[in-house]
Amino acid sequence: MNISEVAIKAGLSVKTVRYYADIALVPEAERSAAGYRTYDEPALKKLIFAKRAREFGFSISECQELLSLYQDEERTSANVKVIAQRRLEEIIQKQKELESLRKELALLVNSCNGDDRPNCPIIDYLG
Amino acid sequence: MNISEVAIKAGLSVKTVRYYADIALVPEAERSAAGYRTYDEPALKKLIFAKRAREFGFSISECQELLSLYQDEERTSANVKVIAQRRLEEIIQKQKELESLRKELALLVNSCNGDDRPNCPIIDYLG
DNA sequence: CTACAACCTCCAGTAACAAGAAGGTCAAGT
DNA sequence: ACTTGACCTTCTTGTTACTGGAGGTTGTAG
Repeated sequence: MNISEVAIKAGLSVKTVRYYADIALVPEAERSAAGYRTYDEPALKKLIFAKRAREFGFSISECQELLSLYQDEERTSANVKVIAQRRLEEIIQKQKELESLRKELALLVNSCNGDDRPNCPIIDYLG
Repeated sequence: MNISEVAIKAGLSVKTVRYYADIALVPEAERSAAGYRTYDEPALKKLIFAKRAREFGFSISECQELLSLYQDEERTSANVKVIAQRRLEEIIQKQKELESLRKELALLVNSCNGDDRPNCPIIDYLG
């Protein structure tokens, strides 16, 4: 597979695929005689893995950890769980923040007339 | 007021106060003979306004819009409401995303033994 | 008079890419 | 043979909203 094919299959852009090798998130691809990157199934799988992990919001360095656990036959599920648990708690924390923001902003928005007069509880609240 | 005093009162860092003037989010402060920034109450109020708006997650450019509406006696509450409504919908959208992530990740975490064996549903899912 | 804190400016770096330019090579179809 | 499009490298710049550091000046307390 060439880079554009693997990019499509992994759901990444060509730029991102190159970038992930540059920062050593995934190993450098093999090269054809002409210097083209060539990918096999295991290389594709690592890209897909990285993509999915990123979608969960894991940082690049967490993805690195997860990828090395993925490839480590001697890994323990405890190690994996710690990372995932940490991310889960971040998500929950973020949800709490957003929920309190949403409530507050919704109150303001609902109490604003949205007409052509200058009087506005949103501005009043912020000022 | 010098910069550190205004920064404390606004709940911002000194760096951030300078930054907000650099990017023209707030007007440049007056200067003392020695070149020190000096702040009066209206300047402080603008910084506080910016701080609160940022806490709601408004971008810098949205804060700019809001600040100019804040200072505009001829504003209409409709203009303000549009911006706030847009932000509210972003928050709700983000909440949906996080909730589906949370559900998915929670399932995986809960089904992971977290022991010393390599078998792991989290890794399986990502790979 | 001498510390030392607080101020100043300017430059660099962060996360995770995206975009584009310059300058070139390679593969496939007509 | 020629054109088109995909690929290559390296470099630079931009994004968001700051934060940190270097190196230099000023204000104040003892």
